[in-house]
Amino acid sequence: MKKKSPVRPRSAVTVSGQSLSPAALRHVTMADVAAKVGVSKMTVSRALNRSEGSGRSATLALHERILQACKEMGYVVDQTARTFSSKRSGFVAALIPALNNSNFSDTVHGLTSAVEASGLQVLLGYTDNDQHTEERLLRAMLTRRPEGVVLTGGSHTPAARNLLKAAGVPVIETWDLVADPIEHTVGFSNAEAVAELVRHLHAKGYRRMAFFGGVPESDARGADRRRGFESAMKGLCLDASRILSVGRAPVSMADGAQGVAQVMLRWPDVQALVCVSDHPAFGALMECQRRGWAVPDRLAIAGFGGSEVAASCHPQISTVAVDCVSIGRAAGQLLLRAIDAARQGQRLPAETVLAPFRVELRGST
Amino acid sequence: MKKKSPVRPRSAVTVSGQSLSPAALRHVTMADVAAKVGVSKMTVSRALNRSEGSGRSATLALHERILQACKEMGYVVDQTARTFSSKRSGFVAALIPALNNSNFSDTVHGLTSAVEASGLQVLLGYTDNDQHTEERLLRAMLTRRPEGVVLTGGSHTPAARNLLKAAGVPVIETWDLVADPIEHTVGFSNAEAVAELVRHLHAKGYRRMAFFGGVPESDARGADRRRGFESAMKGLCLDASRILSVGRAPVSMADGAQGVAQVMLRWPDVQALVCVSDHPAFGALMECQRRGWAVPDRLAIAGFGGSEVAASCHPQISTVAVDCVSIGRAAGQLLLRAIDAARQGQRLPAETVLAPFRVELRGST
DNA sequence: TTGAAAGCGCTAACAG
DNA sequence: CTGTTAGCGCTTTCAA
Repeated sequence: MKKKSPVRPRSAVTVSGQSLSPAALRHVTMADVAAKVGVSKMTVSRALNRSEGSGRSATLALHERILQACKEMGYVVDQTARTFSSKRSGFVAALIPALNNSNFSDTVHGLTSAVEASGLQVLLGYTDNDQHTEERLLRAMLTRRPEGVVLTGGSHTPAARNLLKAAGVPVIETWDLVADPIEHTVGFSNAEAVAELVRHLHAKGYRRMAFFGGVPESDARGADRRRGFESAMKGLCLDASRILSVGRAPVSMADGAQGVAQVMLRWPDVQALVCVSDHPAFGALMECQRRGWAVPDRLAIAGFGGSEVAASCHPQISTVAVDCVSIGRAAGQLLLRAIDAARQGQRLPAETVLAPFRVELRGST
Repeated sequence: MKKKSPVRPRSAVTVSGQSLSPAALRHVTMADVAAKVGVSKMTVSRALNRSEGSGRSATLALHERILQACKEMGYVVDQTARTFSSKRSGFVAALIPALNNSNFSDTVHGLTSAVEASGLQVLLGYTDNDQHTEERLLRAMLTRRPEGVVLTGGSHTPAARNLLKAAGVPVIETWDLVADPIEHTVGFSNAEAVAELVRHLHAKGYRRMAFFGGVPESDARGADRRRGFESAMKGLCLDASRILSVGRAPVSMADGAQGVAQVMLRWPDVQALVCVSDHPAFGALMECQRRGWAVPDRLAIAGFGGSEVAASCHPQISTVAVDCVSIGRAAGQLLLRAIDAARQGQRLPAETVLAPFRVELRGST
């Protein structure tokens, strides 16, 4: 039976007094702190993990000394070791289509703010609107054993669904009301939102309307919105066939500029153009200004998302405002409850949280 | 001396055939795979980590069988355990001011694309333009033992600098040419870029120019740009005092709209407005359209960043185009070399990589 | 090329 | 409240 010495041997390669390898240099460990203070590792561990109000003043003083020593020695807990030992990674994995889309990054903000108080870190990935990239990322993230997963939308490869099932952690799909959810959902009906927008436009007198978006195969959410356009138009006994699909998601401002030109060419009498999101709506608006088509008199334009640019441009663009941050926050709160349940060996029944949206009619219509 | 049985006992709590705790359910481990194939854990480990071209066909066949078994059993390596054992987290920490700023998220794209081939994952955090948030995040991220750190800009708390020093991993500051860099730098002189823009405007005949940005204390990068404006104006023997600072970074479109109104009020004869970034420049442009101030005839407007909106609006906004993606890519490549050196116990001498920028004069000037 | 043993830094579980 | 013991799942090291 061998005995470990309380202090690990240090073995940094040293040449003429200079450490060759600061990167490989051992970090200060809990054992070092324990040795210095003259207690066991466990006492240090407890001092670090102790929540606020505690009992005896002698204990408090000791914990104070320990924390002081940690600071002096530059000790930083090794979350890897902690994870390994406790089976809690402290990670929440989140996947969004793109970083530079403020809708989704706002959702990440909401998610982060909701979970950080519980000491959870968000491990973020972006899929570039591609299911296979999503699957690849998911595979990579799951090796980090996240305690929960937040996805955007409901379109995933079968393999991705299997991975999630096998991971056995709570899963939340956001932004869409998924038909066949993996587990929990926080979102709204994109179809219904566009339908409501169309009905508002109808009430304002618009009749000949067109829809512009990306090709449906590349963008499930955009396809939902398009369906909403179609069903609302049909419901109003209007021509629902004026639909132009160009390019892959995310549909850009430049796409919108091109799109409006094509729409006007194909359907010269169109009165209103509903765009799949604010970016192409803005591009369309600018193209109209370039060509001297008065907005909204010659053509009305509407977008989706409630982005900054839609509110800042002139005229302001009518849109469907979505509270992106609250989607993330709601997902975070739901996830916290699910993780809490999981830690106690329970499983939270699947929930669906409805996120609000609001049609905002502005100068462009 | 005790012997471990090769197969761990499973201990999921089970009630009437239903696992109560799928989240707590043990994952398939390497030992399980090894037992199934009838080899040792090490052989499985080697099969998983083996790079392409290998020797004997018998070995290759065995490795094939092992990989097959992994797939069948749904085995996923536990990166936590791997990190713990190998001292390589496979993480690169990256901190940017905000997610929803396409400049910085593009840089993250570049960084990710550069490092992912080496199996490194980017652990991303956003600081909300706040040094203390940065320090807090850094502290949290360092518990994950990243193999390298990429920061935005050169303004950090002293404590943050100490943390980085103590971490002993390569550090890269991006976007700015930092005066006193922590280690490596990938960026450009924001001051020089704005100065060049000003000189271009001067060549076009503009003389009475103003600068609009956030308050300098909240935004080191903006302050650099402002300095560039001042020095260029002085160099051209022009009045460099027309500077309006409003609000904290990030300066918004709405700030720009307000700003241009104030500028026109204070200096009614101003000919050109240089904005700290494209967002306020766009807001200013729209405000001018709202008020009927012709751009560029009554007032010319320029931005900074080369964003999509500056190129899509009408008139297009003159700007300083920055190749944000290549900043990230260059940082990633540099980091790979530094990490490689660190793994071999070496330390890469501090490097500075200059990122290119280009003044783009467009319709707004 | 393969296997056996040891241990990374921490926390769970139990004993004092 | 504190300490001791025993791993977590993998890779490193060394021996076969």
